[in-house]
Amino acid sequence: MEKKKLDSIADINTDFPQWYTDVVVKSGLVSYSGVKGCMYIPPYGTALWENMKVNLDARFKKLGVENVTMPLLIPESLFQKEKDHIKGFAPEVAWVTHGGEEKLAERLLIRPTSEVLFCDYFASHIHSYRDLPKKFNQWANIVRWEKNTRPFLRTTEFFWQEGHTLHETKNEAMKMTLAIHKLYCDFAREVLAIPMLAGKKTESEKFAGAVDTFTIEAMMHDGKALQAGTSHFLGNGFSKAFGIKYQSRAGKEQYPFYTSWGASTRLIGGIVMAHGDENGLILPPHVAPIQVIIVPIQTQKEGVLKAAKKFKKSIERVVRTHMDETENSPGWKFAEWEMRGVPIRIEYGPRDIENQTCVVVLRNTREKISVNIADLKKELPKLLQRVHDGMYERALNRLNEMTYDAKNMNEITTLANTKPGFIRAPWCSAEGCEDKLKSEFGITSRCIINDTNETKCAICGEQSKYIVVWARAY
RNA sequence: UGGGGUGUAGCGCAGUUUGGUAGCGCACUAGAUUUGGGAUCUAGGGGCCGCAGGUUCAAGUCCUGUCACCCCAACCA
Repeated sequence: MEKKKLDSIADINTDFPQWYTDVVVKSGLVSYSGVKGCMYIPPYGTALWENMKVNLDARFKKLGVENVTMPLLIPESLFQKEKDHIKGFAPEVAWVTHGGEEKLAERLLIRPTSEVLFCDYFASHIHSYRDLPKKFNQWANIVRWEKNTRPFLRTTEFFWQEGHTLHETKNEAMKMTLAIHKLYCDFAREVLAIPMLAGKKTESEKFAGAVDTFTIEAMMHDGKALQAGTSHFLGNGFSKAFGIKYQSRAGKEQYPFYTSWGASTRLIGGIVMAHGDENGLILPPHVAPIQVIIVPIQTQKEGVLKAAKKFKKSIERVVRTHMDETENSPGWKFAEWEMRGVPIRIEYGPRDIENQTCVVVLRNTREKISVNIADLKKELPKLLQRVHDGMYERALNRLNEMTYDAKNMNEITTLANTKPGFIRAPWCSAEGCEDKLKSEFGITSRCIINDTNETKCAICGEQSKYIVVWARAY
């Protein structure tokens, strides 16, 4: 029986990339479309994203953010205005050159991100300090022409939210940038059960056009890093480039300070790779489309379905639940819903009718618990939280156990060659040192977590400036 | 952009070496027996063999071209 399970999805420990592809497709999170890097996202995947959206959106709104909708197409001339920005994105934009049969006078690009659109809008709508701060966000799809794609992790078209805010002072803008950075961290921990490594990007890794980029990085099952959300402090460069000016309290003409920040459907890939096991997905209870799957047993027996429907109705108010009434065997259903990552399963059959109980099985530990039907409504939310906590703990233990310290090149070499995971090491801030690790081991700086000048750069031996976490990344 | 691989039923594949009626498993449909860890039997339905040329009496199979997708590197959320 164990063998059969392994037939349907690749072994997580010997072929992780294949396991990932198997699981995201077979669980119904995604389906390949005819265009490379573009995904069909079926109901299960869409429901998961919707649950994530609702939660994130509420958190943004608490910070005073308003949702807006911006166009899909950007005129080339508008895109050209900010030099660093265009340089960063030019290689991966998709161009619209024709309208019907007619060639356009000016090419249009499909947004790879919307800074320039927000700037263009702000330029004609911001006049006074009274118009600030402006805190906008949009839920949108964008296109980046990637060479190599994988569902959710790197796709040509992807879905995300992008926040764009304007502030009077540098200080206030930086506060916003950091508030969002913390928000992403909290969301990952409280909702996705993923512990994050949080910090600042180095010069070479930051967003095109940004002064500072703050990131959250998650450790995947294989020890590789996944950048899961970024918050950028953009200074007032964009304001100047796009002519966003306002009259200050003192009556002077000023350029506001800008932040932008985004988190995407890549988070779904992160959930899959942070929590999954040999049986498939394990979805975080707070966002799982189905939190409790009910598997009735011996459905032909008098009363089983009827009684199951009755208690289903009573728990529907507290959990997202579904009963699998298909004609598949119970064993098939157990395996199927486990593969799809449902956090809790309820088994219910003739045996349970007599005792007024049911068997509750936790997805992450496979622990089986007998629960009185009358207590279900009270117990399920607690058990869901227990699953969440267990998932977080497992991920945190991995993050801690697979993060290593290195003081010099010898130690880095040994770790990079033998230990998957993160390497924490002092760095002098020279780009050459980053390049060296990248070309020799394929590892990049994920983020700066601390300042330090009391030690030596682990790569070149010069005076160190920062403690940096290094890793292979998705 | 380099390196490797694959296109045959909804999915996974065999068949291609040596040209000769289009196959298997899963899924699907109908019926029966089943049901606490991926049930069994019987009977069915489903194909422009990625696409375009060519060779041949005859092409899934040989030749030429082309397109697409997957994996691994380099770029990115």
